[in-house]
Amino acid sequence: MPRPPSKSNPVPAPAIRRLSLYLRELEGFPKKDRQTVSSKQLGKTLGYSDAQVRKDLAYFGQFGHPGVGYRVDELITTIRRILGTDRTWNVLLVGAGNLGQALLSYRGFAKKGFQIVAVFDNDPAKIGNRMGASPGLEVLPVDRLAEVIGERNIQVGIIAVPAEAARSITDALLAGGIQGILNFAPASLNVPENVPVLSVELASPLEQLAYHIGAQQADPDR
Amino acid sequence: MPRPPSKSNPVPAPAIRRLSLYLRELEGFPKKDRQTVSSKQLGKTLGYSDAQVRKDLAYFGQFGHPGVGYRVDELITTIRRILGTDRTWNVLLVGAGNLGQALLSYRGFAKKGFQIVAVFDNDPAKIGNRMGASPGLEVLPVDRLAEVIGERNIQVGIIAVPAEAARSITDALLAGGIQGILNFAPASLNVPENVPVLSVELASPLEQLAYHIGAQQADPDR
DNA sequence: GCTTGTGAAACGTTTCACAGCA
DNA sequence: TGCTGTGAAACGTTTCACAAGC
Repeated sequence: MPRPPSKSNPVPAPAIRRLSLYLRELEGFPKKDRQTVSSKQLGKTLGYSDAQVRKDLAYFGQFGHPGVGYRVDELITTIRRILGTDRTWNVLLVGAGNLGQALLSYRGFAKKGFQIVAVFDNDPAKIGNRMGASPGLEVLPVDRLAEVIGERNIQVGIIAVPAEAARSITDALLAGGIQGILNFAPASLNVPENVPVLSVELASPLEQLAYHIGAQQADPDR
Repeated sequence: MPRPPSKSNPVPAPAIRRLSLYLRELEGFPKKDRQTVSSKQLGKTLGYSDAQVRKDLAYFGQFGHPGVGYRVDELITTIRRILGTDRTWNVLLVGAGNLGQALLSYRGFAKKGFQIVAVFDNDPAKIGNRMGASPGLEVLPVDRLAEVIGERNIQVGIIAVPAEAARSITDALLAGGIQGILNFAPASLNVPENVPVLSVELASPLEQLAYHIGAQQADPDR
């Protein structure tokens, strides 16, 4: 390993994002089909160069085998350990609307070790209902957020509420000692810098597409 | 304007992503409250420097007013024109599952000018049903994709199907002459380079969070 | 032969700093 | 004074190219 990653020597954020993709790719390989994979093969369908793949992995140590490549099982285990998905995370969801329901029933989270163990909303008509695959989770009032974070040992909060409500929910999550936030509300959140936040803007990628399609037509040479 | 953006002189992708955020921020200002905004004010809540904001905007011309700042209305209009959201886009949705339903009822798309005008699925139990706010849209079989793209003048396709189905859906979209794709399936799509694709991995941001939380605890100095 | 890991070079993006204007 | 627009410098990321190992 070169120098261990640290504050003064951080791993580039794009590299960490790519690790997720490498993992997805590796997990998609048929079990016995491929014992090893080269950096070139791994990057190919994702559109990355072999050098890019090797650099990304080398930030975390040397686990390739010259002349052979990377052993698939080994690499899967290693990337999971790096990302922290070799354990189970307890997650809560705030917002039991359409998006919240979709996230609750999304299989991809559990597959990666993220278990949604509590759901909150501030709509009296929803509180008390059960949601998700049976037995389901009882929708709790948002004023119980802080309390339940401690009780159920929750590390991560997902915000799926309208923009107006996002700030106050964030404060409640922080008060409860949440360790990280995934935000689907179109709003900027104010958090101390030791609490990581990732914001996903659903409309933004469509705007990016519109830009690229427009540029396409204005300048087909592009 | 410095040099007009073009293939040989492209605007950095991060700059275009930030335009969406500037727009969101500007649209959030109370109408009469602020007539102008400075680069510093605009960047502040988003966590960007004043220089960053000015550079991003200057890629597209000079519409600031020295000593004053940017006129809010003017800037909103300009950014919309740059992104291409000063018009209406016709969008189709493939996949009428949980995620598809959530996307269909998401208000943020229409607010930005993206109208979902057709929904497709391959599940016979869903085909023929109506979905979304009344009168709703009839769920159509995927083999009618190409045909409907032409009939309803659709520019953009949203893929919200399982990974296994994403490739063949993509081929059908391309065959119908789609101009851009927003992909929610955890799969890499193969498209010609003149068709922009944006992939949103729902599970990936959680993995990024897990990484940052883990690093936090291993190295609190970080 | 093929493939990794890695310094060095190339490239891209952000920040700096200041001239010019209101 | 306050602010923009912009070259130039600083910084970060990706690609190159090759020594070393299978």
